[in-house]
Amino acid sequence: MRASRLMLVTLRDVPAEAEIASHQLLVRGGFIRRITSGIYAYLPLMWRVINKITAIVQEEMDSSGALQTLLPQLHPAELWERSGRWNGYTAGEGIMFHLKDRQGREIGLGPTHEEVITSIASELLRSYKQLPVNLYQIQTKFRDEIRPRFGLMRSREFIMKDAYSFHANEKDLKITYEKIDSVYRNIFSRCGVETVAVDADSGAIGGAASQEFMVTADSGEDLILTSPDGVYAANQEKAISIPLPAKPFIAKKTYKLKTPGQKSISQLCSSNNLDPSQIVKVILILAILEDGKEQPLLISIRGDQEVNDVKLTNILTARLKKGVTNLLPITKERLCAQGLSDLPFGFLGPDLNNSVLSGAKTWSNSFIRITDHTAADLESFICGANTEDEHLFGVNWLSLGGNPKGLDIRKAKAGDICHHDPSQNLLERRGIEIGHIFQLGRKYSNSLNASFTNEKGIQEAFWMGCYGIGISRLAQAAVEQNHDKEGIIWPISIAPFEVNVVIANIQNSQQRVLGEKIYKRLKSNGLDALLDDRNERAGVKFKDSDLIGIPWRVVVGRDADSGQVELVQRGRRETKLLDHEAAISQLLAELPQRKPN
RNA sequence: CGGGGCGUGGCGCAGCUUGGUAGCGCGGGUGCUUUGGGAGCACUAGGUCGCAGGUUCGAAUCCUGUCGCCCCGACCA
Repeated sequence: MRASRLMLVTLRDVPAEAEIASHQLLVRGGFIRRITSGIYAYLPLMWRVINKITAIVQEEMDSSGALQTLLPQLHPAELWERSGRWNGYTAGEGIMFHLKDRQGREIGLGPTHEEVITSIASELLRSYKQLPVNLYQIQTKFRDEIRPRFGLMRSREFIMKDAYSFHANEKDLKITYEKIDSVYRNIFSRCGVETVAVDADSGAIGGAASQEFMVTADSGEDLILTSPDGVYAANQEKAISIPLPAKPFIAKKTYKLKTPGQKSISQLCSSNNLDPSQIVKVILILAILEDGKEQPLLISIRGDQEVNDVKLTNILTARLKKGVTNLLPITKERLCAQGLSDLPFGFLGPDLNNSVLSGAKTWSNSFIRITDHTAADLESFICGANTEDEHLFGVNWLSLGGNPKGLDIRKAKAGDICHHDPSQNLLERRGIEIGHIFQLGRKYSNSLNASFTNEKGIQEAFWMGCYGIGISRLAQAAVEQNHDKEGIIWPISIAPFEVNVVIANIQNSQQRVLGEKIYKRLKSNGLDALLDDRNERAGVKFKDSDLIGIPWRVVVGRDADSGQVELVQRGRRETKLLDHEAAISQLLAELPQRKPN
């Protein structure tokens, strides 16, 4: 490809819309353009990158025995109603774009494809003899994100590889799950990104085991916790740990103290010389359940800890046997709207009486009380007295009405003690989720009635797995992990071009002739070469080359008359002057060769 | 959804407080010079100041509404 024909438009200024380095560089380098919030055009350079990633993914998936397919993007509501996800995905903060066709039928734009694939599988797969099957596709997904951001990182339209496997039993599912785990490691390492595999919550998709693949980067949206030895790694939503011990609070008896205006843990601590771990804080939350019920929760947790709402949601779902749509803070305004009187927020205790809820218009009249281990394990502590400006000191659970059962609803955090080795403390890192694998089990096959006939002639629901990779997100994550002040440094395997042959001065015929010759030789040997034949000053071409991040550069310049060129490696910023034949041989030796193009 | 900010040539921004008929840098075009790290000079094209109302002799500027975009947050009261 010739740069003069590439529609290469690079920007000198940082576009105002872009916050993080990878987003800025992709826009400046002419890789992407925003069309509207969270929706981007992939320009020709970007499309080359996407295609290279896609090719790697296809090769690896194909060699694992998976079958490529292409599923529709328009999904009938009926299918999603059968799986029970239509309401959750469309109502309220629902993430699915949806519309009505001219007959008034409801249609959703696919955010994920479990429903469609399961319905197809149930029609085509009838016998255990056909199993296992793993189907995958690479195509655009639509999600109406609450807040799209960071370019392709969280966009509303994005390219994803998703795979769904079908099995006759759980053991077979685990085999494929493990296989895909290693396929993913190959894919990410071939794409030149460093990833960490972490235990994850299975979230809205549902199911049992699940693992996320994170590209480590400071700008990542996810917090991951790892042990120093690397044995343990988990998303914060899922991470478990042993909290640091509480500082004992010793008091001969319980007493009430005036604590005027000390509404927060930190105010209470500084005014009374306390440690946050000596306090039980009480948080009131309103859980909105999938059937529309509104259930107030009273959460007790140690003052130095925070509530993990994913863990909380999971516990509630298990206890109530129904999904939780949303968790909202209980505020003065919400109490008021229920016709209830205000509560002494900041001074609440775990024994807050249910009577404060009586007469609520739509809420349930009693709290579900959930106590974290950290609070339940305290022998003697401080908590609110349920009266404005008063706290109780030296209380114990017995005097508050009995020992609660401790549950794990806390966020693990850096510094906590590792379960597998108490001598190690958890570390915090940020990550960008680019892959997620799940053992779905029979959730969808049951709800969608997808079954096969087993060896005994009995109908049985499929065991399913699903496996995703954010292709467009991966492309940007690679930039986030591989760049410097000058621009992008693409990993060679996914770079839009492998080599950029820069003719320093296009007016100089010797340079021009030599540049063309090198370019043709590289191309005929199967290398992916770009020829910068633009009538620009050399500096412009060098800057652009650095910005768009082509890993190798051959500069045909002032030594062209003696047949010498410079060979530059973008990442290392290494330059050496050598004969052009030597440069060509070195490139051919360094780069994997494909068929000539 | 809550809070904050911003919409002015293709891009980045100033002007708005204190109303008087729109400007800077980059980019584009032409010419001359230059030619190895985003060149210099000259000329030039390009904007109903997001949109709709209102106030005023007069609105980018003030008021109202509306649309769009960006950032932070969306359990620790």
